[in-house]
Amino acid sequence: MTPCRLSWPSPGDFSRPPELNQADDHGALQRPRGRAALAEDMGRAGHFPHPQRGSPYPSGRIHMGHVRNYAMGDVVARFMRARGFNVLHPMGWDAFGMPAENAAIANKVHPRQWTYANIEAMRSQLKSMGLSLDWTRELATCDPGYYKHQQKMFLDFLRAGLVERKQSKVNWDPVDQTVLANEQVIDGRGWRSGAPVEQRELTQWFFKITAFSDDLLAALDRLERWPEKVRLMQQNWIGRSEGLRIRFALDPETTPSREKELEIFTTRHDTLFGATFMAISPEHPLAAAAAKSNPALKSFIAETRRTGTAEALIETAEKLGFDTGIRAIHPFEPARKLPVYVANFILMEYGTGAIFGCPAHDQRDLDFVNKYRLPVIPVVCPDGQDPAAFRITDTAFEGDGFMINSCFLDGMRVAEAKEEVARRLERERRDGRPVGERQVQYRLRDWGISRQRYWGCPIPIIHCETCGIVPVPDRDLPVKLPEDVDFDRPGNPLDRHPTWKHVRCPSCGGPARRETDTMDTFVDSSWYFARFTDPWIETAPTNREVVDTWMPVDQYIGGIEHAILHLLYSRFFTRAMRATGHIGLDEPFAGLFTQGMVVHETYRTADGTHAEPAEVEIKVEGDRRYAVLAATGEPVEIGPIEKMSKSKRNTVDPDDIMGTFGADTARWFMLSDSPPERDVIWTEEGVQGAGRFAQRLWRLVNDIAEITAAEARPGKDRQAALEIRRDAHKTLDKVTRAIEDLRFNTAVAFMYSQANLLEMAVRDAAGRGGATAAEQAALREAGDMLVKLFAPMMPHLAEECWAGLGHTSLVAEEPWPTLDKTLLIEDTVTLPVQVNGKKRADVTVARDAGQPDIEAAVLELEAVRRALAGKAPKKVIVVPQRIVNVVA
RNA sequence: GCGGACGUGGCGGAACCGGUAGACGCAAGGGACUUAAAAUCCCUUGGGGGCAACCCCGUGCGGGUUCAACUCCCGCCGUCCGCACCA
Repeated sequence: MTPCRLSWPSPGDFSRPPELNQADDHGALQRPRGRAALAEDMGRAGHFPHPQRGSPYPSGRIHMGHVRNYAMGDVVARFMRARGFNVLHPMGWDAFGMPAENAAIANKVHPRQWTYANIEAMRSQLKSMGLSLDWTRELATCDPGYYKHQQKMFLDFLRAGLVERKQSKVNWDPVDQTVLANEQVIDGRGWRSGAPVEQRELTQWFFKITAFSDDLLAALDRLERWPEKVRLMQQNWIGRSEGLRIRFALDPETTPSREKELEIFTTRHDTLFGATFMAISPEHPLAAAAAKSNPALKSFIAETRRTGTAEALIETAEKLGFDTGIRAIHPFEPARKLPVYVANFILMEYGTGAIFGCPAHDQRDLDFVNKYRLPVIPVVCPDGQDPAAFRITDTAFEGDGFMINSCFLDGMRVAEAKEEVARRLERERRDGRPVGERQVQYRLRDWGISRQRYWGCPIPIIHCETCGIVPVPDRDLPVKLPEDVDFDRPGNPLDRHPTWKHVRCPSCGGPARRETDTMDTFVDSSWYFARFTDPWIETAPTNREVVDTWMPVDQYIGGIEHAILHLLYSRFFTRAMRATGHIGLDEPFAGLFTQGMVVHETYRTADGTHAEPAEVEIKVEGDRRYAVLAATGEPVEIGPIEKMSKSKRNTVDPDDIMGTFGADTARWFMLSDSPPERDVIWTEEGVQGAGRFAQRLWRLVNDIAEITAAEARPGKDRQAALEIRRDAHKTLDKVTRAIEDLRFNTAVAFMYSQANLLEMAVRDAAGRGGATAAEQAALREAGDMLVKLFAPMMPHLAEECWAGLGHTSLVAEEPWPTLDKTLLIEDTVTLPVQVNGKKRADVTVARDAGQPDIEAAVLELEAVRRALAGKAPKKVIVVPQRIVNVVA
């Protein structure tokens, strides 16, 4: 492909910049390499930057969040390429999911049609950004050519024991007769029907992510290029805790039929003597047994199912309990009988679904106890407190201390008491088993992947009445989604399809039916990075030689909202792929960066509706800033700055922005204003400023081209030329390090400064009647360098500038400039001088001046003498190359 | 509720490992150019005091450590994100 170059304006006309971004397929800007390059790629050092939305959901239009994400990824890609790395920079589509089905229901459009139309639209939008992507690797997860491999891996995982079926809860809409996602449950009701949601148990497919709990946790320490906060969030999510399982005997007189004991899990066995009640989950078998003869309890349990399945809702709901009448016997004090409650905040998924409650040392237990008027026994006394006077009323004491009211534990520290309780209960046996057993418990639950929806990857399983669960043979993959489906009725179209699910059993040939659940779309996005390394191979999910060469992804860039689920699932999936021979490593992402969102002001009209930024005109009068509707002049209230969203109507359309300002300006602004990990506020003024700077660069480059092409002014003074070179190399050094650390906003600031300096240098030389030969050489070097520095961020403008400086190559293919370190070293150094920690003066000394020389020079300073008022300083602290502090 | 972050001028932010707080940009004000406007260029711009030199205060709030704190420690307040079927 030949580079498409835009015309340089006629000589002398430098008032207008070139029309930017007309050429979408700048040859070297977008880098298709294709399958033929696979062998070549493997022989070279690889760098694999990957936008986390490297497979965005094809919603129809890109939004500014995409622009920011891809701009960052592209800077890294271009920067690394310039530094000699072979870069894999792919793009694809995470194309399954609910919005396609919603569109199908709302607009009678087939999900496939809707999705592919969106992909077309978004691809062309992305291309106008000038991203250096390898489009030959493009993939869509809804393509049978992709999900075929996913089905294969599902079966491999099944054979490896990493898949299982078990019961789990879903949100059930009793009117629509359908399963709802958490986001479809609003205030406990189905979003479409408005009917109160119920929890329902379904048998579903799970990936056994808990098989890797320990490793997923331990390996976090080795992910050195991940943000600490993400590692911490994952650590807490996995939630390893060491505790004790304790079997409480139940008082037979209070207990239904065969139930003899209640097993609980605790991490606070030191507080066992402080236990005043037991609590079990509404789904606990004991709760069900007790409810059989207790209608009130039965309806209480039914009521708890109304909350839906979202943990945030369960946890924030009012804490409710119901006394079952059952009494548990305290393991150390058989005379003490503890009431067993069913409580709506005990999760069956964690531990044994049962706890003992120690209100004095757990806030939630205390709140519960205060509500149901149960006793509180403090058993841990804070250090320095008088145990006799220590009372707990509204605030539980959760810290360390010494044991009280605890029989043989009294006086011990918390840790000692835990150990003693564990030791005693381990020794004590009942029915041939120890009463207490130490256990490592994880909060992490297995990954339920079943979805009762059409637009997802079919789970390749056949249910046979005689053979049971039969995997679809590899030769029959992919199990394709049927095309002829209707969305007229709620529920899963696969389930009610007239023919699709009826098949012969591959094992016995008898009548059987297909699994109608499809996979969670998180599965699709848990391995696309691996597929990108060889998306052409048809016989296997990955080409081992290729995938092991490229992986892991060097730099993954995405939003913090993915900190846990997507990233943890991908880490699991990679391990599972390794266990089944599809990849040779555990960790998919060596470097992770979490970017902030793009936010914007909101505008509210008098009638309470939101107005779009494009409809609003901002006016400024002195200090007062206000908004009106552009069409009518009607005043508009400027609301809070919020994440761009359709509902708040505070979005700006990347197409509009790029059409008005050009892609380079949009990219530059996205990178310039805020640190990349923080939210960036989209403002019209900000993007205009970025546009002005693009124009300034253009003029500057033209001025440099002009002054260096003119005849050199005779002269021997090399100082000016040296200064130009020093500034250029200092900037190179700073920008390089900033981009290495992904501090794009500071890289931008350094380039602004350098442009200021270069403009001044050009003007100074012009004022002297032209540049000397030495200055011309220095300006040429500095000009080339500046263009190379901003090229990763504004690729189109950079190509034009590069050509304008007389080069015939493409700057996108040029190496990064080489730093001359000798230019960074100055002969003298200026140190700030403080008196008692406050800056009073500067002192300039030789770079290698010794401490006594610096001290002497500092004490001579007028400001220092004034501050000391004739007295001798107490101390003079000299931090070499940094600062001097005089302590008066 | 649990977990995680963030808080610096009028605004976005900078400050490497505890060492000059406010780089750079935006906005605003003043000036130059222009018949005029736009564009461009120059100057000013944290608050207070002073003719000036210069001084005092200042990084959400309250304490602490240090020669020195935006940075470290303790306690608050506020905002945002995640919570397993949104992607």
